Amino acid sequence: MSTATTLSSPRRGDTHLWSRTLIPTTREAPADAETPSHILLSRAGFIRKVAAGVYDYLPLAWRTLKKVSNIIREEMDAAGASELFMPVFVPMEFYNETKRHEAYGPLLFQVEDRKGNKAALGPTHEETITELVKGSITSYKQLPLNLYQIQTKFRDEARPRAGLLRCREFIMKDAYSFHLEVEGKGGLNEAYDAMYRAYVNSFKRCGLDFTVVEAESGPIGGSASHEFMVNCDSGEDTILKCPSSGYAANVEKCEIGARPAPSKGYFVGDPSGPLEEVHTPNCPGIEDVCKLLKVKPQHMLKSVLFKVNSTPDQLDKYGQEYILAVVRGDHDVNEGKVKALSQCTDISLADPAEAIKAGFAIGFVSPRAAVGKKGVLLLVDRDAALSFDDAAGKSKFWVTGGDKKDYHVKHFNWQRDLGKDPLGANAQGDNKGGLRGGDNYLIVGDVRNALAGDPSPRAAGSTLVAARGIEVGHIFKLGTKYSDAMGLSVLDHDQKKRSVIMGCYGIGVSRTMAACVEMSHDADGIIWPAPIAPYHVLITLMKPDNADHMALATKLSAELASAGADVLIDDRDERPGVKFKDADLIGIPIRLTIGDKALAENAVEFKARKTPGKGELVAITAATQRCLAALA
RNA sequence: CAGGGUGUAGCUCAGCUUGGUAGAGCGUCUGGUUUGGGUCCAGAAGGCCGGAGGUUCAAAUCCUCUCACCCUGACCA
Repeated sequence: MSTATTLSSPRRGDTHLWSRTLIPTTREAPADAETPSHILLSRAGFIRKVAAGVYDYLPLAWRTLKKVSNIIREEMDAAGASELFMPVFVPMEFYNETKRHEAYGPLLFQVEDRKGNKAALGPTHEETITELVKGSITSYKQLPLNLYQIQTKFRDEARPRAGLLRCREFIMKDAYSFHLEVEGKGGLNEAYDAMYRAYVNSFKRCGLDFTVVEAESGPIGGSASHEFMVNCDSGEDTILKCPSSGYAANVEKCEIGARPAPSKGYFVGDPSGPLEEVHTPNCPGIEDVCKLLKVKPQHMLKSVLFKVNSTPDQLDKYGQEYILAVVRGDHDVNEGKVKALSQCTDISLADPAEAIKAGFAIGFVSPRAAVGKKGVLLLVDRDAALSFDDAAGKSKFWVTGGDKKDYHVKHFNWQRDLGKDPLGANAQGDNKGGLRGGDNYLIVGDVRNALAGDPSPRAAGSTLVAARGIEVGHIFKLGTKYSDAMGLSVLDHDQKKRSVIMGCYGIGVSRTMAACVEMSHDADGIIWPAPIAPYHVLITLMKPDNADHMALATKLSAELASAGADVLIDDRDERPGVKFKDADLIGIPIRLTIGDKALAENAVEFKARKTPGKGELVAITAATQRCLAALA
């Protein structure tokens, strides 16, 4: 032992008896559990549902959550951030300036005190921290600053699902940084990059297989944004990657590389036949129409109507305006790209009833619906704006809406049915459209989500591949959105008042635990990576009432604990089968089995959870070292 | 929010159509048996049938209303 003075002693591992803690494993999962993490965390006695999207974290789960949290803490602190702890309780007045209670809408849990004052249960803490910093720093010399907390968050999700993956109450690490400048030393970019590295380190240390992708910054606003996705086929998010350049993006953000323009030009080509109206009752979706008409979705034109959200002034001047986005039937409209192309940042899907009133036969809208309507912008995706199919060498056959209920049309042709020269049609008096009084009524561009097989936007000749992921981290450059709204400013060196520039950085701690299970399990149970396993070693006693066996277990656990390993001793009076099944279920990385068979050879059985098959005999004297080597 | 579905024992479910006061398996407890991959046998405890109202001599079952939960979609720092 070293005699050197240290400020804190090295961590000693925990040793717990299974019979003296709470690990209620079950043979069957609750009926509402469907995803692997939900099923396994429930069956293995980690979580128990209290209400929709609200869970107890039992001792095993809490141990894992603390380990995840501590890894994050170490990396955050190493990256120059300081931990604090803010209340769950957020007075509604805090949203007066940012109006985020409106943006969040029903997602915000609200409470009222006995005096009738309203408050929210914090879904995130930009307002709280901005208030705090506003009242605590008085000079630019106190910047940059990076503060974080690990705490429970509340969001009244419309539909909580998949156990811990989408909860109404969950544990999150949220960090906020404050800067005078974007660039340079002490600037936002520096902190953003440091957080990026801290996140990569944290998730690596947790043993996760993950991808960092470019992301939409979403309603929180701001410029750059990256998401950290655990790679997992059951993930809710679709990501696209370019194998040669390393570019990766969320499908909501992913750009599509350059593609050759059609040889004859957009919209140019003869009709595939006379326009034919077909009765298509009870066909609300593309798939239904395709089935009925026996056509493939890629021969359909899908028209999606967006409403432009205007200020009262604009409404007064231009009336209610719409954007009609047209993509191929097998493609999905990308709202972000619609916003970019139309240069309208505040749009939303049109309300069907309202749209029908405005003359759009929702469900049966074709591009023709935009023609001749004032205040309607037609956006056509490149893949939809064709009349001649270069690949097939013939006219493009299109089916689209009939612009009246229960009707579609076959052999739609852009030039014939929309106007002689759709691109130049805004020159024609009767086709006048466009937004804000302009006359640019039609734009061809990227309007759809990228797909696997699309050209990479970063490497010519490469194509994108798709994968699924679970978002566990998200970093944003916020800019001055909150500081402007709430008046957080400092005087700079030149005594000029400057809005403080902010960044925010989140990690879903409880979701990370669940994502890890999604990523790492087999038919028998969870397989924890050692750094976040609730215990490192499980000592399974075949005969817990044999004093010699228990003494050996105690000796081994003491050795392991003094080396920093956490040990769980299964001392239950259960049959071996039950113990082994439970061991596999809870997924402790190493199992040491103490039983007569091995003891006859002065050995114990060593088995790594991730290695299939039977374990190996290891001499008692070598057992501790064998475990520590396997955990390293 | 729209559409669909489910609430009966700690868990998984049957019973409901055709009303007669509640069942199975797993788990729990007792006793025995067994002892290296969810033993076997015997016994026991455990339910205001989500809640409220109604119909009826009688309601888990039929009717009305409500609440909760789940699924698909919409939505989602």
